[in-house]
Amino acid sequence: MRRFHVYDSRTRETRVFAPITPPRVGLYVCGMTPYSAAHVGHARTMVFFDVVARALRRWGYRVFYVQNVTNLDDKVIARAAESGDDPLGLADHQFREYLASMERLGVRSVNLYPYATDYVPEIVAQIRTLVDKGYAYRADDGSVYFEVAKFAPYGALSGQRVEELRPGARLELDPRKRSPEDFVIWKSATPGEPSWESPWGPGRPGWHIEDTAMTGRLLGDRYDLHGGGIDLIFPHHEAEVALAESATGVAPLANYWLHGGLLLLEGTKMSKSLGNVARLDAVLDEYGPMPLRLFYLNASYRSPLEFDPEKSLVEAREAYGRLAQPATRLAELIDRGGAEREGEELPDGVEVEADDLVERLDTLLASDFATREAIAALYSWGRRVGELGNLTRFSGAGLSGLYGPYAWGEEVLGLFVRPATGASGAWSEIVPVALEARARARARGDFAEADRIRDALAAQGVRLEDGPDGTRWEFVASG
RNA sequence: GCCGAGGUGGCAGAAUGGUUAAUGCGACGGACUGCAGAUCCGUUUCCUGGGGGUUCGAUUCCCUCCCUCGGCUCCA
Repeated sequence: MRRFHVYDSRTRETRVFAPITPPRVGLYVCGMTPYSAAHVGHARTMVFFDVVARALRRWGYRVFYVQNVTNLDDKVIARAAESGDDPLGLADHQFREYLASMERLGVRSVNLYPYATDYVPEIVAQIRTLVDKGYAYRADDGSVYFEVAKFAPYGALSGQRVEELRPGARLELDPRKRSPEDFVIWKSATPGEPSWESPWGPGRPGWHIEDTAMTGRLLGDRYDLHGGGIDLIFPHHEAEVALAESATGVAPLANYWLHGGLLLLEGTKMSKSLGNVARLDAVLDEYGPMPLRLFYLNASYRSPLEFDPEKSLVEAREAYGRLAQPATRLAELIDRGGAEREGEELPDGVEVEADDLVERLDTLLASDFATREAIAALYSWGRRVGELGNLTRFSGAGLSGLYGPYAWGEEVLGLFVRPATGASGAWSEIVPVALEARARARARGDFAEADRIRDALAAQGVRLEDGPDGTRWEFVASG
């Protein structure tokens, strides 16, 4: 297991990571509330934690990655009421759409996406414990509240002090609460809305306790890593700490807290409530997953990142094209020639350079996931590969050696993934024959014939590019 | 008001107590090419919010001020 450092927002310092029970690592990330389509801000967080899970697995940790689904809350109910849908059905549908986008984005590292409503028994049990221990109380209407004053460390995670919380518009004065900062963990039932029986009457779970009930069941009283967007740190994560540590008496709930920076649109946070969103599926349709992943990973994960709908991904697409060009070229040659392909060995030292670079890439990621620096190093590798000139002369083993850093990028960053081409097996036999015929035509100056061949291949979705070391070809997506 | 994160070239965005402050985009110039497309090479000297302090040396550490963003019970 590789040693790595991670910035822990609870202690506000970069710390060496030490798992509770190596090599296992419990990773819990707050997922989205599926009441409407995911936007590119959500996806930034998900891509980052995808890279975390990929890196840890590469380094020998056995990661159990849970991402919860808050499939029932006020917003889901409100949205369902607008459209006349069943709330749980709406959430289920939206979540499936979200999963489809994650699949397109290459986010496949999550082991389990639990629905909050599948954990009502655990939630009720935890509330019962809190009530029994005196941390929570039932209000007259059957709702149950957590009494913040009973939990002394409240505010430690986020640095908030209860007495400094602004008694502003959003901290409503609610006669059911003993104190304004108390938060609801069981909401008494409203007729027509989904509800469950409980010792306090019919109702449904409050937001914060869903997570602590699920993590208690799935990851235990204490676990290694808890992640989410920085906007969740207060009150949501603060509340989780209060609930779990009060209920179990064990602290800390999570050994490391990772918070991802937000995506900004025109300088302000992208959010569904503000309406300034770029939908994830639309962006994937227009640019594909790789430029988007590059765009996210091109910044420090903790910093705010400005998303310009007109420019950001146009630029990322250009940048990704350059970054991936040598990788694509190498992969094509390896695919078509096989690992046994004959040819020259690499010049002295190049293989060692590739291995050293892979080690350096791991080292960079192990330093609080410095994806941007890893990407810069991959650009320099592209230049190094370019210096070697015509790649077609190298053996399969040599080409594989050159591909090493890109294989790392594929494994950890999820970049350099090529769309499946399906028919390429058969085409890899046919296209070279056509290219030879075309090369002969060009050599004798018969450009009409050469262009005819090029057009014929183009009609089949095969695009040609003449370059100094011959003609390369590829399938063009769609037709 | 309180808590937190930031301020770096035309733009995006890294890093660092010390030679030319990474990388990418853009721009400009060139190479290659039958054409197309793509690629490659070079250039882009004057860029670290203001003011103090520590130091031989500060963009980096400390203090202060200004500004931006996020959170303050819906939020990735």
